[in-house]
Amino acid sequence: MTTDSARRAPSSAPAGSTRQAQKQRTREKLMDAALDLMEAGRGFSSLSLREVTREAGVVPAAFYRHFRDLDELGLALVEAAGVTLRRLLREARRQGLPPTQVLRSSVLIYKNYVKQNHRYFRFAASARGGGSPAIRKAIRIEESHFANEMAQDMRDMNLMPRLSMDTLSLICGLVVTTMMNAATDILDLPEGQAQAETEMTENFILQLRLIFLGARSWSPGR
Amino acid sequence: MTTDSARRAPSSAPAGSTRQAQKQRTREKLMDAALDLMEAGRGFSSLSLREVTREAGVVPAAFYRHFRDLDELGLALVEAAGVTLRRLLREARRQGLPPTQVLRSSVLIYKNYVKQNHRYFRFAASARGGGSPAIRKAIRIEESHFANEMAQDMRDMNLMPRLSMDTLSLICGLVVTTMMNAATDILDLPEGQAQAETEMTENFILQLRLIFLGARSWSPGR
DNA sequence: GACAATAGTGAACACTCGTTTACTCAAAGT
DNA sequence: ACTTTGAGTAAACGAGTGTTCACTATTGTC
Repeated sequence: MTTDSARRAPSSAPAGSTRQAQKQRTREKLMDAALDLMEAGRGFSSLSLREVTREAGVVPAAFYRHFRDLDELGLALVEAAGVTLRRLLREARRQGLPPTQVLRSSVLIYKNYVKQNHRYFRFAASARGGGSPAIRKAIRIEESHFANEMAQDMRDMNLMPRLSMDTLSLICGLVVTTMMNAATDILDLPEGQAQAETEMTENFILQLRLIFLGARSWSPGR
Repeated sequence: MTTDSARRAPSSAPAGSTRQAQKQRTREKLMDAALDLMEAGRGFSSLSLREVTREAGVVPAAFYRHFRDLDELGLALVEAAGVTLRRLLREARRQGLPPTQVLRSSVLIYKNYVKQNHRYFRFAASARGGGSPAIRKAIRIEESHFANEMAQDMRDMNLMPRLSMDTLSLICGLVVTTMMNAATDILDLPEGQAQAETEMTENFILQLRLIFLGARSWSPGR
């Protein structure tokens, strides 16, 4: 009887919102739920549809309004993770390289970035090898896009101008692999073990240095 | 009534065998069953206990005579995969390095080895990121053991004598990561696409060359 | 040759699973 | 103001899940 309009909405719309906006919100709730469930260390392929909907606070049947099956949700997560990854590259591009200790500071930035967006990295790490073939392929494609973009950036910044674009892509491919591998190391770091952390970080830096050292003495004509 | 003794064994013992030998055989049947189920591209973490026992031709309850749960079976598989991996190293050690084109021929040998033992590599690739924390950790340990062994071999063969053991381990760690990554590429190769295969192989060779080029110009004192 | 140990069986349990169906009821379209 | 649309609900289904228990029958031991 009051003018309170929120009372009249027991189920779906929680507040002012267009229809498709609300749908989008539920879609994101489902994706978030999947990411949340993986935070305990479980792999994406061990999640169940009902679990995800339960975590999202939605009835199982509602799932089908958004995805055909878990695989399709996984593909959506791959895309979201890809966007997250590109954002890293874009930020690095915008602020330019720090004058000294380029490698070390890049690694530190990356480490923080992985920790901040650990949900996406955890998903990627778990589905990269363990997911369905479709998801694996999507991740692989996303990675190579990222590597190519990175190579293009290096060309634009006139780093290693002697090297062909193909060679730059090769190098970046190796860098990306190393980065993804380091990401899983970062995520599995035991809490509060400062020593293990710096050790891992130092190792990561040295690996990248090794790669770029190789790049520097790479003969351009193969 | 006949002297045929095989007739009298409808369930357990199929032929002449000691008790623990038969148990060992069933244990291997379970592990093989898990590997078989993964050949379709499924990840280890999506297998169910009943599926595995069904594939092994054994009743579900029998599983518990061998493993506490699937995780424990996974750990046994990690160990078996580790043995397989070491065998590669041992063979390479025994026959020594081919005089020319060391890298290229090593890669070809490795490629064949991965294809021959694809079941273990598929398992490792799927459980490396997607498995339970315990399994992931076990794989990580196995990999670093392998890298250290490889580094020790390089020292023994007097390759890169300028470099410290720590540096060699670092290099080999990167090599192992690259190898594992290449293994999943090899396994996902579409059948009969010769061009994609040589392309992937060439890329793999170049990545390793890049690493060793970096190693050659690595300054020993850090 | 009787006895204990145990690898594998078969049935049952209490769940969880993915999917389908008919439904409600607020938003969007007219 | 009405009708249409469709996101989310509630309930049910059949199938598959992990685990338990009492059991059978063969191997190894005294």
